[in-house]
Amino acid sequence: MKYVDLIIDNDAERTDSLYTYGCAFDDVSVGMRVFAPFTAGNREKAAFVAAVKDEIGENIKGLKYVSRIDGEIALDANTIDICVWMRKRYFCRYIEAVHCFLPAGSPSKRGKSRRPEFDEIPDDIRVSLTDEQDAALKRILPRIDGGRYRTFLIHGVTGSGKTEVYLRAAERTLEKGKDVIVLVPEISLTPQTIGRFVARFGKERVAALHSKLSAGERYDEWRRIKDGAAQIVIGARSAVFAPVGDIGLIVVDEEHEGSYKSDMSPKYDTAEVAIKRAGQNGAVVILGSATPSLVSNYRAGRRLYERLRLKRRSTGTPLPNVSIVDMRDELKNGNKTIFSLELYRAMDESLAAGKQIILFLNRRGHSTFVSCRSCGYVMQCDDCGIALTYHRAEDEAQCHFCGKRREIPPLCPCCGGKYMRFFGAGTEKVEELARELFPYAATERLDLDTTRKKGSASGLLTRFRKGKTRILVGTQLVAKGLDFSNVGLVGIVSADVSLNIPDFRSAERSFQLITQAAGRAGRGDETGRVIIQSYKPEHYAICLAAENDYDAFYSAELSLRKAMEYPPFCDLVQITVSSRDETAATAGADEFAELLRAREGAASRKRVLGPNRARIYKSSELFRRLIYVKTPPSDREDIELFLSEKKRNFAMSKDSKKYSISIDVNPYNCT
DNA sequence: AGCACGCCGACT
DNA sequence: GTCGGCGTGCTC
Repeated sequence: MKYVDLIIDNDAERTDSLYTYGCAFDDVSVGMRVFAPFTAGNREKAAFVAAVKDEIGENIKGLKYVSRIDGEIALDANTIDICVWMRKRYFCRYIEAVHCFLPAGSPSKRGKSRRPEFDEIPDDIRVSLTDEQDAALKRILPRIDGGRYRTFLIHGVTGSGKTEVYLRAAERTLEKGKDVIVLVPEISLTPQTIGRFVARFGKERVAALHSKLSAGERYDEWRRIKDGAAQIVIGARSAVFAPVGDIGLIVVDEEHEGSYKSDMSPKYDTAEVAIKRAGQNGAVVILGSATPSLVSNYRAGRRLYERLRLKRRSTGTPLPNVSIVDMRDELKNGNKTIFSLELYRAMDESLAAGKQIILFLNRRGHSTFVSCRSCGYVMQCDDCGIALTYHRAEDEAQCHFCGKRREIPPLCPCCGGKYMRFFGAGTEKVEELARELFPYAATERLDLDTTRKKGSASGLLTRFRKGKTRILVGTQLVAKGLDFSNVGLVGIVSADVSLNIPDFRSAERSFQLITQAAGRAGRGDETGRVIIQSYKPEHYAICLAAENDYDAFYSAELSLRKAMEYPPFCDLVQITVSSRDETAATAGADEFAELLRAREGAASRKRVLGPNRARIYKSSELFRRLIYVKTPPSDREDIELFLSEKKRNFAMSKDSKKYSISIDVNPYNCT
């Protein structure tokens, strides 16, 4: 007779603990899925074995017995270790972590394979390596050969050929008989990266996991990985949990991207999970970016990662010429449009020279708010309390938080005036103006609104690649990873959008976005041009991005973070208290903050922030209050214990019926 | 989350 | 005298 500790597959906070059962099956092992009677009715529940023991010390009341072992689905001991770690680190339940490792879809009805479509696969161009690429690989390959864990941070300017380094590292890993996971921020926007992997390794060996797959397709891809048919997995953040047998390499491309932080439970950080998995397997992790996150760069500085730099573009083309336009001067000179004279002229010249143009504005829709000119009334979302964005395509106002739509009232609902007008520009307006000024140049728009449909992004990108589209207008989607050689000009219509968000990372994010957008220019053999429009041209994030001076930005931002005790000097733990009942949310948040202040004592003034209303206080009927705790590394273990205990007490208490509490460690959005 | 136990209203 | 309402409490 064996005894097992089980994680019951039950979706409830209150059953989030290990249950000890007797087990008559001697071949039971950690990670297996079993079935066992649970609750008074002894209903069969699926469960996962977290530990196997030969004896149990104390008497366990009403010990029950595992009824059978599942032959189909099983995890392994390493995976269970990660689940236990995730529960502690991200304050999730055991079972939520376990589900990350399991396929979401259902088994195929038609037997082993529905393959997702790949876009056109390019020819495999095996270019010779630059000296910098070669030097980087000389550091990476011995680690792969030796099967010893290490994390590398490749800091390579846009166009420096990071992908070729990934490909060579992957090739070596496969030669060693090990598997590769390649993570990309959003798979539908990185068809070129995927295309290059498929081109080099063949589509039979590559499995693609992403959000646009149907449940069945996802399951089939999962199965192909599990059974060893595919040895390379490419996917968005959840692919870090892919069921590869023997991981040798995990690549995290564009590692600074916010989409690597999950905002749903488990609220995991993809790179952290990757490093955990790699550590278990003696695998190599490569984090790559042209603008490494402050946290990663700091870790590299502390020798936790090994930094590799690629400072030159692999084509040899210099980085683009960048200029900043002070939009306050434009206004003074009587130009009220969203294009400065300099941008207009540059567009004209670019088109005349047969070049293509990318215009970047990180705000979709036509106008950012709808307002009455007589009384100042602004249309707001009834549920979220934020200004509604006008969308000309649908001629309606939309809430960008909850998605609710409203018609534009002909008369002001407040004063009855007839001058409801649209203010502030989004991508729709930029597109409109570009078409008006350059009617002969085909213009298209790439943002969430035009890419929502499956496959519409790839059509758009194909037209741009083939030169049918001359001007591409878009949100941050155009800033990310597009590699088109004929783009002569990138216009950053307003560099201030992301700077004005009240979040400690806004400067970092602005610097990254400007650098990434600028990097789309001049990737062919001619030097490109970038024009940055701003009302705050003296801001360090903007001028250092224009000068392409990452190191100067890094040290300026790092000293601010240090002074304010923000990451990377601490973990920022966000506690959200929410309820449909506003009073309950307030009371619950106050109570939780009080617990934290009592714990921190004198340090609480610096360390505990809030509770404050969330920036979007009311959303989908819920009122949300936020508390932040700045946790230095020395206090990490302690606060984990403290918070998990408080969270458990709360779950067991009656208060959990009145409001809910959720904890996010280092959330990407802190507003 | 389920599911059973438990103590009060309109039905055979 | 009994079916059933969903409040309360537990699950190895």
